Amino acid sequence: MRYDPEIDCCDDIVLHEDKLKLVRTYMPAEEKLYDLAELFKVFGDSTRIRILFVLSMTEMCVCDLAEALGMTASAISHQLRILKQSKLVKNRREGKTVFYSLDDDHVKAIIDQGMEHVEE
Amino acid sequence: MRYDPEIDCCDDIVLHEDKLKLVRTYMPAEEKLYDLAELFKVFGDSTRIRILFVLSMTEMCVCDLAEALGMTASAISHQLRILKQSKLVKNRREGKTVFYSLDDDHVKAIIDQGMEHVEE
DNA sequence: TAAACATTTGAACGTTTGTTCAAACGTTAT
DNA sequence: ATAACGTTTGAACAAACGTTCAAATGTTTA
Repeated sequence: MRYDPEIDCCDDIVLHEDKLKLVRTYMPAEEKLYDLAELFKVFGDSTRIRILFVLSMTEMCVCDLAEALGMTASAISHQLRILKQSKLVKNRREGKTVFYSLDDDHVKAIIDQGMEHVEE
Repeated sequence: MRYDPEIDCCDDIVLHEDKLKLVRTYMPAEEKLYDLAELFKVFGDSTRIRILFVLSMTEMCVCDLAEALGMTASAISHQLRILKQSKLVKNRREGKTVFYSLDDDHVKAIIDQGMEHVEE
């Protein structure tokens, strides 16, 4: 009988088959897990995390964010665009100045959850 | 008087100074925010998220994980190493086989928190 | 001891990512 | 209209990343 990795993976067919069936049954849609990874990817950069943390305290304009984080306004603006596309921040214009703030409370909740794990 | 971006950022000195002071006072240590970003970075890849999701249902060996996710055992093993370094998974050996599982309940809590945001 | 299997490892490769720089845009004041 | 300021944008570049492939390691069975 020919070796077929689709069926005979890990030698012992019977033992592991139930686990694979469990996973195939309850695994969320591929696309949903992709979106989830994309969300975490946005949090996975220290510039963006710092921006989000600042905005969890107060709304702030690009220039002050740059000042607070010791970076150029351009670099901050690029990251704010990513955060906005991901619906993590929103903005409002007041004259020349654009103020950014967190889009909703969920954002801080995600940060706090991660912080709990880091602070152990 | 010379222009000094350290002081005169955003023109209106008085208006924004209080916000910068607030941030400087309550901002967590640089290193802590870096660690937080590193944590989220690990969740920010769809292969790793899928591995974590599988392991949230049942412990599983490398070969079955590869089968379940349609990837090579090598690719899975590389990602498991990253997950282990980040203390998100642990493993135990049983003969030739190595079984991986989530390191603690915190991991699933972080995933669930993110999932809530995605499922809106 | 040799063969078979599960897993790990390291180098290589193409891809993605974050910052920089220069230029453009939008708004306000002169 | 022009100048000044805050912000945005696009191209370019180096650094970081994920998968592949081949080879090595560890374990069990013949």
